[in-house]
Order: sequence, then C-alpha cells, then structure tokens
Amino acid sequence: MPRPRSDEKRIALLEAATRIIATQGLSAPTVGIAKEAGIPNGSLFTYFETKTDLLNQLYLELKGEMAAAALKGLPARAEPRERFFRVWQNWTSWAVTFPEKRQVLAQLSVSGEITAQSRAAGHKMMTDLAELADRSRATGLMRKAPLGFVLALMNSMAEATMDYMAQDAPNAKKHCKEGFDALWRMVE
Amino acid sequence: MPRPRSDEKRIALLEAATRIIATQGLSAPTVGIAKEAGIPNGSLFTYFETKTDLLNQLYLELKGEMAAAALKGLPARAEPRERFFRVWQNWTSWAVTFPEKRQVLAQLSVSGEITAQSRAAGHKMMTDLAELADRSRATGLMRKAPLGFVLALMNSMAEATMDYMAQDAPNAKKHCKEGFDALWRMVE
Amino acid sequence: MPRPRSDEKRIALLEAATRIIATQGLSAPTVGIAKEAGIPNGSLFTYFETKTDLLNQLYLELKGEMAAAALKGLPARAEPRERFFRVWQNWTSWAVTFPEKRQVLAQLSVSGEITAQSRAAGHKMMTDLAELADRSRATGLMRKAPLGFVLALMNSMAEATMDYMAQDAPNAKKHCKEGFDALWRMVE
Amino acid sequence: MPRPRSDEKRIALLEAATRIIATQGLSAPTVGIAKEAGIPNGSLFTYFETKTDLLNQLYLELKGEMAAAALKGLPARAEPRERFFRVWQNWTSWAVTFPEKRQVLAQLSVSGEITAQSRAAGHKMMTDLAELADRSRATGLMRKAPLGFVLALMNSMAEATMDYMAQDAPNAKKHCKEGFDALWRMVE
DNA sequence: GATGAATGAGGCTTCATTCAT
DNA sequence: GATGAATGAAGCCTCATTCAT
Repeated sequence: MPRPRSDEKRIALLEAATRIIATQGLSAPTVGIAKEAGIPNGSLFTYFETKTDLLNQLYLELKGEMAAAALKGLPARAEPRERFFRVWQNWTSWAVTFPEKRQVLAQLSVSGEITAQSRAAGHKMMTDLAELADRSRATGLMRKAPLGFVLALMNSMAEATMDYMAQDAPNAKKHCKEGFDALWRMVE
Repeated sequence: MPRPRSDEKRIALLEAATRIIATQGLSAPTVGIAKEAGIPNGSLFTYFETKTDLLNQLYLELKGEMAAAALKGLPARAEPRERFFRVWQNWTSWAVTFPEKRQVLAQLSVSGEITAQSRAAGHKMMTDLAELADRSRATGLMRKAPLGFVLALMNSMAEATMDYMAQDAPNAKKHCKEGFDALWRMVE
Repeated sequence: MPRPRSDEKRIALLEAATRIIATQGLSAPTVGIAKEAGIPNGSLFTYFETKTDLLNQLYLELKGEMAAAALKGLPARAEPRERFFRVWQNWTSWAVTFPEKRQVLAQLSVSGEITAQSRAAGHKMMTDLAELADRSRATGLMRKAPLGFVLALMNSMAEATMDYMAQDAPNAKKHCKEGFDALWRMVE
Repeated sequence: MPRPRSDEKRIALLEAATRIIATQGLSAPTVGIAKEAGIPNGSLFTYFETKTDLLNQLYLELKGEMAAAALKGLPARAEPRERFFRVWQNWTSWAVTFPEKRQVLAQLSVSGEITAQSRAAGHKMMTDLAELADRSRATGLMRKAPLGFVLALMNSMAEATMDYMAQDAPNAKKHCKEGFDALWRMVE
C-alpha cells in the first residue's frame, strides 16, 4: 500500500495560497505557494491539476467557509430580523477576522480564472442565506424587486460594511449595526 | 523620458488596453495592447514608462471619465433628491453603456498594481459626488454615520444596481429606479 | 532486481507500449503506458529497470515477432524463388496486419535509445532470412556484391512495398507481387 | 528603423539544430540548440514560433537541400540512363558527405512532429526527381506499377545504398554504381 | 512484492523592457 | 523620435524514478 494522498497537504496548499495571493496577487508563482506550504513545487500538481484548478478549489473553499461561518449558531426560533442580524454579524465578523480570506475571495471573484461551474457551485453554498433574505424581502418594501437583485444589494452592502469595520476596528461593532440597520431600512 | 509628441497615440493605447484587458485580464501582454492600438510594441514604452504606469494611468482615466459622466448636465438648482437621482442615472447608465470600462476599472481596483497615490487621485475625482451624498446624509437617517461609510454603501449599491441593469437590460430603467429608491430609503 | 513474477504483466506492458508509442511517439510517458496496460505506474519499474530498458526489450520483441512471422510455415524443400516469395509474403503481410508494430519498430530503430547490443541481438534474429537471401544472391546478378548490401537493399524494398500495400490495401496482394518481382529482377 | 531580423541567425539555428539533433535526437532541448548557435534561448522563438515549427522548417530545409544537390549540374541532353545515373551519384554523394543532415532528415521523417502540410511541401521538392523516374519507368518493366510505388522503391534503394556507402567509404563509388545497376535492372 | 504518491530537475514558452538602427 | 528584434529571467507543468506503506 503506497503513501495515501494526504488531505493535510491539500489544506496546507490552500492556506498557503491564501496567504501568498493576499500579498502578491493572483499572479503569484505556484512555486511560492508550494514553498509557503512547505511542499516541493512538483507536488502541488498532484493535488491540483493546474494553477487554475487550485484557484477554483480555493474559491469554493473560501466561499463555503464564509457561508458556514455566516450561518453558524443560528437560533432556530426567533424573529426574522433577529435571525438575519445574527447572520449579518457572523458574516461581517468572519470577514473582519480573516481579512486575507475575504480579500482573496474578492480577487478570485473578479478574475477570469473562475469557471462558470465553480461560480454556480459557489452560489449554491449561499442558498440558505438567500432564503433568509427572501423571507425578509417578501413582506417588505422590496417585495416587487427580483430576489437576485435584493441579494446583490445585500451582498454589496455587506462588502461596504466589512470594509468599514476593518478600516475602523475599534468601532467595528457600531458599523456592523449601522450597516444592518441601513440594509433593513432598505429591505423592509 | 520626455513628453511624447502625439497624445492621440496615448489615447489609442489606453482604449486598446481597455478592450484587451476586458477580454484577457490584467495579465494581457503589452505587445497585444500595442497591436490592438495599431502601434509598434516598443513604442508603448515611449508613452508609458512601464506596464504598471500604463495601468495606473488607465485607472485614473476611467475613474475620471466615470465621475465626469455621473455629474454631466446636473441641474444647478433642484431638490437634492432630484439632483441625486440624476447623478445616479448618469452613473449607472455610463456603466451599462461601457461595460468594458467598468469591468476593467473593477479589475484595476482590486489589483495590487494601483499605487496609493493613484487611489488618492481617483478619490479626489469623486469629490463632487461625495458632496452630494454628504448633503443627503446630513439631513437624514444616516446623519450620525461617517461620510466614508455612507459613500461606501452608496458605491456598493451602485455596483449591485449596475450588475442587475446589465444583466436584465430590457428592465434596466426599472432596476435603476429601484436601486435608487432603496438607496434613498437607506439614507434619508 | 529479481525476476518479476508475472510474465503476463510484462507482455501487457509491452503491448500497451506498442499502442501508446504508435499514437504518441517515443516520448510517451511511462505512466500512460502503465495505465494502458492496466498496471500501476510504479509497477512498470519492477518489470523494466528504466524506460530505456523497456524500449530495448520492445525492440527485440517486435523484431523477433517479425522474423518469426516471416519464416512461418516455410516449405522445407522447394525452389529458392518460391521459398523466398513465401517469406516475402509472410513478411509484408505481418507488416500490413500489424501496422502499429511496424511503425513502432521503425521509430525505435532510428532512435538513439536502442543499444548496440540490442541491435546486434536484433540482427541475429534475422539470420535465417539472411541465409535465404544469400543463396539467391550467390547464383545471381549480384553475386559480386557484399551480402550486407544485398540484405540492406532487400530490406529497404520490403519497407517500400509494405508502405504501398498499407496505403492501397485493396491491391495489397498485387503490390506484394510486384515488389517481389522487382526484387528478384534486381537480385537474380 | 530597428534591427532587421537576421536571416543569418535563422540559418545558424537550423544548422545548430542539425548538429544537436544528430547527436541527441529530437528530444534535444531548445536551449541546447540556441546555445550551439550562439544565440540566447529566448531568441530562438523570434525565429521559430515553437519547437515543432523549428523541426518542420528544418525538415523542409534539408529536403530542399537534398533535392537541389541531387539535380545539380544535370546535363540537359543525354540519355535517360546517364542523366539518372548522374542524379543518383549526386544524391548518394550528398548523403555521404552530410551524414548528419541525412540522419536528421530520417529522424524527422518518422517522427510525429512533421505536419501533413510539411510533408506535402517536401514531396513537391522531389518533383523533378520524380519526373526523371517516371520517364524511366514508362518504357520499362515496371510500366504497369503506380508511379508512387516505383518512387518509394527507388527511394528505399537509395537509402540502402547510402548506408552501404557510408559504412564502407573506400568502396563508396563501387557501391554507388552497384546500387544504381540494381535499380536500373529493377526499373527498366 | 506491489502500489501510487512524492519528488525536483528540466523542458518549452512568455514577456516586460531595452536598444541598435 | 520611432521601431521591432533581442534578451533572459521566470513561469507552468511534465515525468522518470524512488520510496513509504
């Protein structure tokens, strides 16, 4: 029985990629990523067929982690607004806690490297979040707007809020609340 | 390096860069940009010292064009809401009319190629837009939030609105209005 | 390295190599050959010390098979011309029946991978064929030419005939005869 | 005006390729070819788009040179046989004089790197030679065999003759004559 | 022995920038 | 100044071979 392929190394590479890309951008050489992960350059390609493949898997990984973080510990029975606020807190908190991950995710999202398939898979991960938003929208002022539009607005406001929280950390909590209030005003 | 003679070629290169980068991303080779502009590859470097320089100038060019487009034909005396709406229309309309420019501007904004100086200069171009927003905020619900935050929210909502307008062109006008209403609700 | 157990796998690898090399050339990766043979990549090297070794063994295998095919069912007592024609038929028929084997043998022959030792062993396999030719030459027009030369001519004419038979399969039989007649005219 | 592309370097690269490939085979690294030509590795690709392109051009170059050599100084009015013999002498002499070129041409011919287009162009270069052969065939014993077949036979006999001449240089002239006589016997 | 992951040297090719003309 | 060939440092990826299991 040969050495089994270690998931540990896969993770190490993904984490290294996050760190390196945050610093050097998407054009960061694969050899640098491998080195950062403490792995020889050629081995990177036993875990990811191409650099593009690595980038796509990283995109999915980060997107998934973000969605999971946002929905963590969500109270089963509570007011929509309260539940939504909890998600909003989780979400922005994740972004502020892992600025590199957020930044890399942003870079990946605008790059031409992510396939339509990856994007679709990424969207699916946000499904639960979307449902939450949909319930809010349904009874509120934006009930006539398409769900996709509301989601996009919500997402972009989250981004702006995250930026501001990161930029002014001491008042992060306040900015989080303000962003949410603005969103809620817009939606309901 | 002395000032190059023909500003015409400079413009041609910038426009070519927009087209090429929209298609191929920021890693598009300079030789391709030069060819698209109908200019010999070596000559690109008489107009821009380095590729990074080209990218920074392109960033400013696009940012400036966008700001100018947004403020064009603004009625001097009118209700704040009306004036703001006019800007909103101009702005989103520009983005939908020149999707490549918007896309490239987005790519440049997240890339590590743009210097702090360029970013600062870019922000200055948005000054008038910012003032408009400030006046709205001052009397409204977000009066206590920092200007920067409100601007960021506004900007991100504009982005989301543009996305949706581009994606569903037949109803672009409607989405434009909806986005604005959401913004106004949030702000005032 | 001790003799490997299963000769079956050795054969499978050699056959797979023939198929793969016919398609992809001598630079075909060993992993592809192993996969084609349904054998794990690392195991290839329990059967062949190196890729070069595999290539040399394949060369001998094919050469041997070709010689055996050519001499198969040779009538013990018959006119030289008739015996020779029978060999000629066998030989060209083998080449046309197994174009991949012939092609790979040709590639191996011109490559620098085959050792002098393998070449010598390969020639030895053609001994009986050579004797046949020698007897023809001895009484004919080329009696003064060195045996090696006559063999070379014979071989090259066989190659040309095979090419033409493969290329124009419906008339293969005719071309076979024509090639032989030309050869006989030359030799006798 | 920039430095014009030097045909000298193109030639140098082709010649270097011949030398290197003769020694190391078709898998010889491009950097080695460039170095042998006294040219930096990157510059090779201003003269040849890819390694495959280099190989195809080399094939054509060698084929053309061979054809030109074969037909050089051909007496306008003379007996067919005499004219043909002259070509035969030229041809085999070229091969013996430039064994590397011949060897490389052989390697290229069997490799999968040469495109159908290159092969077609290569054949066209042999047109005059083919005509000569055709005239001989038309009146002789092989008048019923297809031209292509006769050419193939002729070519393969030439190869065998060249081999023998190279191998036994002191008697090269004799072998040349013998090969020709055999050919003539076969054809006429 | 059998397996297939691991390795790292090396191959082809790209490209920003320089510079001869 | 204008041009486009020249340069050579990297970059991505391949692959024969080894070796842990």
